[in-house]
Amino acid sequence: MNDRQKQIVKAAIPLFLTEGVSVSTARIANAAGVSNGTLFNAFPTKQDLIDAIYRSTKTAMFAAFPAPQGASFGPKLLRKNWDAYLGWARAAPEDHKVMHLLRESGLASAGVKAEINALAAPHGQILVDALEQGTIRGPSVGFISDLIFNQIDLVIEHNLHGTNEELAFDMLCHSIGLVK
Amino acid sequence: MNDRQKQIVKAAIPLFLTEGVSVSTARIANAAGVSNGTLFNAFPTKQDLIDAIYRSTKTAMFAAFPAPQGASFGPKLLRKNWDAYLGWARAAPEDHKVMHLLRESGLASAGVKAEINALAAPHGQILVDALEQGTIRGPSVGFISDLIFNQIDLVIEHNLHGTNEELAFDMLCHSIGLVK
DNA sequence: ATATAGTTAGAGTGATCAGTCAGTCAAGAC
DNA sequence: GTCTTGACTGACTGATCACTCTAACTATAT
Repeated sequence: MNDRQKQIVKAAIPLFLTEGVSVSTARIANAAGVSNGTLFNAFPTKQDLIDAIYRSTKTAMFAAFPAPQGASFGPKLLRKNWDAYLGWARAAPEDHKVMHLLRESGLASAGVKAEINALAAPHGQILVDALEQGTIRGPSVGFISDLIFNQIDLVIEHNLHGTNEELAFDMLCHSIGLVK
Repeated sequence: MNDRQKQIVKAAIPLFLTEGVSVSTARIANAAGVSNGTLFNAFPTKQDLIDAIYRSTKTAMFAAFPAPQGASFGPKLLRKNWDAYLGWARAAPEDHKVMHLLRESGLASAGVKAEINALAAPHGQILVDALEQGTIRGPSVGFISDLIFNQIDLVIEHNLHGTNEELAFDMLCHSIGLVK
């Protein structure tokens, strides 16, 4: 992404949140301070812009995680990843919200979703090992992974801090059978 | 809702899922086998139609739950409600999906969301009591309630059955500190 | 058979949309 | 100084949108 594209993406994110999924390209171009034509010079179609927003937020999210190589799963690593995701989502709340909006509204294309899934794979491998070794329990790695993200999203949504956040983390540990 | 309205709502649900959030009223009217004008005779605005779909699915969902009066919380009641929600979602998968789509895409109006929240209140009261009495644990009733629904949604999304579904239920019990 | 009331069909309306394109402009190359 | 390049602009376009309007239709009462 070049500067122009970043500028447009940055302006588009709050618009999607405040104006809804059907915000027009004209409004986005206006908010970014560029002309209609420039928007379509940066992104050939509206779908390309939407996918760029999704890719940009997801990539930033994964960048916040500690490197998955060589680490062994346990309460400490889970906590590290918990803090990483929670920290990113609270530092960039609009990015976090729009990431969910674009996925759950079906606006993000299947292609970009598949592309992003590949980024998640190395982090998932840690869970695969932990589940095989009996460190954690659950019906599948995908289920456990979704469970963890859901729990943290709930902490954000309910704005939990301090002991309440600790409790939510403890509940997650108990859920997946992880002894602290 | 009269028969006409039900007919249009029924036709609209699969369209929202297959064509996306921006499906046109013309397509919906066509799928319902009525004219454009008849759709707007049944629902004055597209928003009214969307809200009717949301209200209809949510109401059907709550109707599936056992009556909340007089029941005391415990693993058996949790399981009853688990089965009720899971059963409804699996019997009416499109209703379940569109309910989430309309909420998370921001298409359902704030008004209808507030209206539906009132339906949830009596069921929530059971959790309020259980949390006060220490039967379950969690940072708040809203958090626990969301947690339960999220867990069941995951069971549906990952298509869990038999022992895997049991495991997911057991994980939920451990999470909220409910002894079986 | 006729009157009345309510409903429906579908062409029509103005607004708005994503996307286009001819022309402008500023900055380097020589 | 002039030429070339490439990004930018914004008016424009055809398509599509939510919604309207009226003539035709249906059902019931008398």
